[in-house]
Amino acid sequence: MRQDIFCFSLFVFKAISMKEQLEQILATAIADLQQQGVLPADVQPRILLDRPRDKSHGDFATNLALTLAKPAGMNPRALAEALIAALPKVDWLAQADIAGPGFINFTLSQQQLIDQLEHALASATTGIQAAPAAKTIVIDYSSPNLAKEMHVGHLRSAIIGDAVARVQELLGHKVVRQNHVGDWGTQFGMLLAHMEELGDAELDMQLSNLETFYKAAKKRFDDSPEFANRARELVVALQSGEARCRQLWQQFIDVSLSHCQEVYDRLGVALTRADVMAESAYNDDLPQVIEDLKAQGLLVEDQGAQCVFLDEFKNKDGEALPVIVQKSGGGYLYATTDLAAVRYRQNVLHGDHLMYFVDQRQGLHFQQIFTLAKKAGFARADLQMDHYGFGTVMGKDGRPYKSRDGGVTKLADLLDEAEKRALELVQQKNSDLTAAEQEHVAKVVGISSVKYADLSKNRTSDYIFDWDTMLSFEGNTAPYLLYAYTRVVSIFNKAQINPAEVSGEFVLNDERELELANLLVRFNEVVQQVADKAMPHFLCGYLFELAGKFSSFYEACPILQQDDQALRQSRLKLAALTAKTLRQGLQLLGIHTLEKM
RNA sequence: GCGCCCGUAGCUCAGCUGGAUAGAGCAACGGCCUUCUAAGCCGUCGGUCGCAGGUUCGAAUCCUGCCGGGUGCGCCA
Repeated sequence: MRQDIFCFSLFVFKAISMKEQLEQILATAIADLQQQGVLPADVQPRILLDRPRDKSHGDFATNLALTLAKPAGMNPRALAEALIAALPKVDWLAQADIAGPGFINFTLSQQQLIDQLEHALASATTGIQAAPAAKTIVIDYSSPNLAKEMHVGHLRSAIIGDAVARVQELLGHKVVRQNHVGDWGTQFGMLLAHMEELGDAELDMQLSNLETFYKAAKKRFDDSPEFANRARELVVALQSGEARCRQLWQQFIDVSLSHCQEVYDRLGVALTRADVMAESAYNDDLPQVIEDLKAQGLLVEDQGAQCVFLDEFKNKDGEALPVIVQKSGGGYLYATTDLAAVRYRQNVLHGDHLMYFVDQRQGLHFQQIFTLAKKAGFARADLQMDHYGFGTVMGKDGRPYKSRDGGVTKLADLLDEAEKRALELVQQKNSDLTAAEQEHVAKVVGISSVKYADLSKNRTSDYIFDWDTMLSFEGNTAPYLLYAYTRVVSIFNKAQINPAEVSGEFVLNDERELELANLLVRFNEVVQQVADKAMPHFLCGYLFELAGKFSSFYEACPILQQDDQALRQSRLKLAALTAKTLRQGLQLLGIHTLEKM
């Protein structure tokens, strides 16, 4: 029973983060000062807590007194003093000091730090708090064009979207993945015409490489007017649902999707066939989209095309920019499909938040879609829709990444090369791994290097794809983190200890222990930030710092060699939590850890 | 022309809603393996934060104008 009560109180205590608790007592202090008339009653200050870079400034800092000094008509330092005096007494706060022009620096008690560590160690989520209210989040990511094989340009959406999806799930949200693949449009006529011309055996062979298949079809299209005509006929036949044509199309789509699936599986991207919601799936709803826009009085015919003019977006002459939803020939467009998709995601999938991980260059398109969807009533006023753009993958020359021959690099080939390069590195290290182990390590290192290189950069900026940098064991890279992880687990392997069963109390005296401990308890905060901004690179930066802090600790603080048993157990617990945090963090990024390297 | 993004150390990048001396990694140089994986650790060197104004107690961060780069803008997706 005692144990139960303890657990319950611990749970309640930890239900909100230290930062939130600190915010609460600051709010109390402000209210108190307002009641006393020290602060004007009408100010509603935003309480901002910083993690100071310099640890001499405590665990948290606030500039509250500086921002309130003017409305209060007080000197900032005097106000800081009043705020500190008004703070409710809590046992987890060791110190509150005034610093500089009027910052307040908070130092938490060590017991509080230890409680947090114990909590993370015992927690299934390594201390990550669930969101206060679970939402249904529809995440659109990867979404390649099925006409061609996936290439470098498809990397970012798949990798970043997948990481964010994992984070949202861990926070307790219901995540619905949507792979909005392009399986419709004029280019399919050309592909079908080429399929028609080939015998079954040859067809199977050629479809094994969609890149060359596409090129061959394109060449026929450009060279032969008869072929081009046939291709156009087939587009019409496809759209009218002609059986033979649909069958060929379906065959092509199936092959292309299985190519995608192979890439997802190799990349460790959690997408399956069940997440595919192709553009063609919305076909039947497209006429209805047009009808509904017309009924709303939003539709305008312009030069034969059906458009919606949105005042929110202007052209060079200050006129409203159109969103074309139906071509003059009657065909539908990307925008039409996306409008249908918004409806589907809201009404059928019951999404509360629609997230789109799509190239930055489509920013305007999505702004228009979101605005129009609300205006047309396709989306509830409170439906949250966000486009999370990202930059381009560049080569070392600073231009969009190309293969040696100047063409686009197939993703499958890129991953082959990553594994090949990683294998060379692993072999160079002449470790005592068996050949099979080396190969496994190379696969994990190769793939995770590519993923991590992408995830560790700011989502919105372009980044340079450079094999040497991403496969380096130094710096903020996957190999460095994977290596750091194996060093931690090797301690437990060597001593034959289960990291989940280390007993004893934390004893934190060494500077390195304290730094590691203080960083470990920040994991939750970082993961929340990743979810908030859809920026996985925050987590990468954190894990890199954690691996670095652990290495420093590891060099300076003997663990298994430690004679003092209490200290040995404490250090083992720090190592266990480090391993757990690294594993959990990498798992959120979609990266597998290795036990040996 | 208009919209969006970007310009931080020689290179690759951080810098969260303005905050306390601008941070890493690589490269360069110098240390540390009879002790838990040296694929590591410790240290040194290196920046007029594109330029110029403005707001502020305080600006890499916010505002304006330039310069330079990218990207988008009515029937592609």
